[in-house]
Amino acid sequence: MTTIGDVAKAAGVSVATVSRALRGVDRVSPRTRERVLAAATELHYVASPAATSLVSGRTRGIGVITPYFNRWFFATVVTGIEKALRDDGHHVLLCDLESHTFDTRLPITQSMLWKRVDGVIILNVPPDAQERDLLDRMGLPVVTVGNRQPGWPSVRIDDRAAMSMAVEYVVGLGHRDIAYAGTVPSSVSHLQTPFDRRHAFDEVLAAHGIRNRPEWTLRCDWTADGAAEHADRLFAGSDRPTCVVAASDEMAFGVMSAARRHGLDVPGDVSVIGIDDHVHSRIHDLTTVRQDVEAQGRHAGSLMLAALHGHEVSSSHDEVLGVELVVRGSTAPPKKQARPSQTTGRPTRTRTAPKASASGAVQATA
Amino acid sequence: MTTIGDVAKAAGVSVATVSRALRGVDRVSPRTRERVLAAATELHYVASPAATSLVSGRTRGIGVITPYFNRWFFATVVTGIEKALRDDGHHVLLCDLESHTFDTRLPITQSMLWKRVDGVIILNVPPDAQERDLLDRMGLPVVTVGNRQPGWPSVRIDDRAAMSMAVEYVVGLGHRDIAYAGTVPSSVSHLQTPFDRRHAFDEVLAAHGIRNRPEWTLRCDWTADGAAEHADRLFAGSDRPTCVVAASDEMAFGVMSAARRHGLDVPGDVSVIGIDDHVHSRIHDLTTVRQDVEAQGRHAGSLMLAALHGHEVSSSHDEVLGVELVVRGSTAPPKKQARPSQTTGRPTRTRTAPKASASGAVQATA
DNA sequence: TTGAAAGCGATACCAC
DNA sequence: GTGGTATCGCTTTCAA
Repeated sequence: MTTIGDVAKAAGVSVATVSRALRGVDRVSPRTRERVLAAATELHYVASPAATSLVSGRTRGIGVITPYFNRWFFATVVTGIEKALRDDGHHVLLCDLESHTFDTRLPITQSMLWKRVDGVIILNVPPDAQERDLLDRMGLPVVTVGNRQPGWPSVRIDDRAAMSMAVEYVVGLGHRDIAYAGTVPSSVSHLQTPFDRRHAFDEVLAAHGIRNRPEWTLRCDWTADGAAEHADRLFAGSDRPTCVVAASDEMAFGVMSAARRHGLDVPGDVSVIGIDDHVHSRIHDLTTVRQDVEAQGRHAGSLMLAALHGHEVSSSHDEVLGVELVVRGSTAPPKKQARPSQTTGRPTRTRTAPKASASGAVQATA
Repeated sequence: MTTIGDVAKAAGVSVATVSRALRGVDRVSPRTRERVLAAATELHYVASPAATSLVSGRTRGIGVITPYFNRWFFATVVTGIEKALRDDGHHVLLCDLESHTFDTRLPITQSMLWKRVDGVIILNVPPDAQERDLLDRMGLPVVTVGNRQPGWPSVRIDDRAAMSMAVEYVVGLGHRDIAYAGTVPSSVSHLQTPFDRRHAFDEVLAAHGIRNRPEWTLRCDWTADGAAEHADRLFAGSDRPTCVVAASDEMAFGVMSAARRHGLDVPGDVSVIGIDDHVHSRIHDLTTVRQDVEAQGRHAGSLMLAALHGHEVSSSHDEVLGVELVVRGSTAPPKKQARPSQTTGRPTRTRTAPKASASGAVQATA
């Protein structure tokens, strides 16, 4: 383990000079710098992060808190975050909340994060009061992805707009008997995405005077398997919808699978639409509302870096990325009693919603 | 930021005593300890990792190097690693190699890892000479997952056995016209999993005297989309296989999708089998060879912790987890010229291969 | 432009 | 059982 002292000795200068020369900043004569650089390279010198951190107070680490990071959405966000951070020499400390209740969560994040990171990025999960308190006490910059939290900047899509886009599309195709997959999990309250998407679904149905049948709500857990199971029961009955709107593509996959198992043709007998544009959506030929997940991660990372570099990031900064409808083969007008409204046949291949937004205000994309 | 000094002052003792009391070890009178604990709690004291690390030389961080973190397999392994580490107060530093060539890889891992972690877990990607050199110089314990590297302990499945199991099964069903999805990517040589699986495929075919047709090898990139694309071309021709063996479930999904697009029934017209038991395999009703991916992560994490705690971990330690055949609906005997050999009809629901293994030797599961 | 020295916050050795 | 203090490796005044 070569230290700064070794380099100083080898270059015939003081440790102070080595420190200055290596960090580029500060005035050091070119000749000296060169000698120091050569010695450092020669000795494979890399400054000890612990020592640097001790004196500077910065760790170059960013904590990323996620529920389930082995789910495609979260893993992809993390990928984006990591890319953005790495270019600036920062790295990601992973903190997976999977299977941890709110009770056991606090000590974990506390010991994990305390003085270990320069900032925290929180994906989708809303912190409780104690956690907010902890984060505030640490005085760390926080960025949230996927949901809006008062006091912290955020990066996300407009979930209501996304869902509206999906529902409007199938309604436009003539569907009136529409089921919904993906309720708000009761265990974790205040999860905005499930709530907002459901809300938008209800609203669009109401706006069109379409009956919203509670027995057609698949109260599943946002997994493909869960959705398949619930859709299985739905399709087993004789009273079936002509269309299922899934709050996520993974659930849509499950629904399509169940439909197939019941001998139902998609989209002949039942249309299916999702939200996400999951990496597998193309092979499923699933019509969906695309969001750029990795971009959300990248933006969150950049935002964090900006805050770290002292660029003031408003706590009301709310970056809303655009979404677009991607029409594939899983949707079609309903077979019987088709009464197409505004949209006839298939629209153009994709419809784009306004992208990105300014700071400080949600950009409506509905 | 309350320091150990603040706690000492509050408790009316010296910093040395606080340090001892808080870490439990060492002799401290119960009364004193109590006072210190109270003061620490009161002040929300948590020891600075940087300072601790500086003197102890340990960071409680483990670097995890992965290609493509947003792929299900790798994210799931990392989940397992994280769980194992967290219980011991360690955390994961993520290093995603996606889209980085060997050229740009070295500096990344160097700056990322140097003195920042107590150990490194490498998933599937073989380090090049320079990286090995770096790792050796750092003197860090290393554990590999998914492939065997000389000098480092590993956790993995027996890829050849897994593939053999898959191929033997479809051959047993009577298939003789068998295609293969998933070649060795030319850009990253020495990737054992692709190589081993392919090798086993060839071997089983040869052992049964089955013709191995090069034009039926889908040279795809281990993604569902890639496999779908290649399978598309395969199914477009008139000379079609009765079965496709995919080296991963995700590729199998792509193949099934392509088959469906060509109006081919699975398994009526073509059987498909994969390896992994991906989280979506159930909804695809895919027959596959299951591996416990998260367990591999957990075992790797435990192995690392053992090494960190000074329990000697042999560098020849090679932990091979068992796999099992999971028969679902994507496989059936070929329609025409079916000449079933040893296996008739469907076997029991699953066939289990011997699980786990002792240290120091590969356990054959073929 | 360069060097000496004072911390940063904890641990551990050595007295008491 | 408890308290000083040297020490870890680096950054950063302050002088020279």
